[in-house]
Amino acid sequence: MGRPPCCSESSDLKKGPWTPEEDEVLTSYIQKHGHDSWRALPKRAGLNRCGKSCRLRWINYLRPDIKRGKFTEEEENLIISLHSTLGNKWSRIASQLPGRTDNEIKNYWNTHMRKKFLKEGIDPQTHKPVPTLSLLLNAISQLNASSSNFPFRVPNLMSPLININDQLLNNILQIINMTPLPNINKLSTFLNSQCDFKKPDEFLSDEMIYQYLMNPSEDWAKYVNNVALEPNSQCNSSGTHLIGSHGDGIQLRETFTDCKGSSDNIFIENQLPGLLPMSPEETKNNEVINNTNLLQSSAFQSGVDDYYDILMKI
DNA sequence: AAAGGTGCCAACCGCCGTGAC
DNA sequence: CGTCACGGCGGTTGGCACCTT
Repeated sequence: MGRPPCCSESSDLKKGPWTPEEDEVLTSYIQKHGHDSWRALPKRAGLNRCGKSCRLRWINYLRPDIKRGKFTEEEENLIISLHSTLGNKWSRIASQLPGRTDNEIKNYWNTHMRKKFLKEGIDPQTHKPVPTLSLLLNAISQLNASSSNFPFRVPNLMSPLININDQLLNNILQIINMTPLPNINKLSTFLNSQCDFKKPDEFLSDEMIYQYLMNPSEDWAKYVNNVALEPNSQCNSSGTHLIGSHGDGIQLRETFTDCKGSSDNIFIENQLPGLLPMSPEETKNNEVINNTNLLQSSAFQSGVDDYYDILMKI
């Protein structure tokens, strides 16, 4: 047998907000005796609380070294920096900010920072630009303009939302016969492995590649071929310089062409799974419908509307 | 002034790794 | 040596305060 249970044995333990009296009892007990055993503490201190509840109250609210008030700009910057490398490891982030608790930082992130990031078009989880919305809306408007009376649907509406940045957009781009976007991780790995940088420590960051690829008003693939592939290309208005400035050793034209033609095709992961008919009666053998046929599907219109509704709620 | 909506955050829930038994 | 509670952690929620209509 292991240890006896802590809180579950007693269902009449108090829950909910702490009263000032309880705070006082907990504080004075810990100041006198410390908190070597949270499990035993409430009984010894005379509190009708679970040890876990006492621990949380002390760590997040009562301990004397706690820092209150607004986060400073320095703290905010540190949180952003740490979150970009650690992710949602709130306790590890909190360990770098004296007096701040993981709970406080987590709340601050979820209520302030997250919104701030989204407002600036940055994915708060990856800290990378969210390049998709304008392209997606443009794609949807094209769909709305072009579809009517087609008997097919897009299968599994929700699955693309798992990675809305890439997968959903690519599905729609693919359906409307535009070039899908590449898988950024794969592209980054491939380009960096192929590029011949002048300096050994230079590389293309994901941000650089994103910025380079995302130009909603242009056919980006064509843009890549025509502009950025020029060795030593100079600064232009759309961010191309970020790559061009890395020196004339970069052979992006060849690299990109090789990339598209190779068996390890960077586009494959983002391609839409086979499109299915609305019902077995509509086509025999559940054969996969090609994109041109799908575009003529009235049911597809409702799928697009669903996508749009979901998007607007995000 | 009142009702409904939204933001915020303290506290809870439930999972997991560690180590006591 | 296996079991299972403890402590720690990240995710989620309930309810209060404030804002908008």
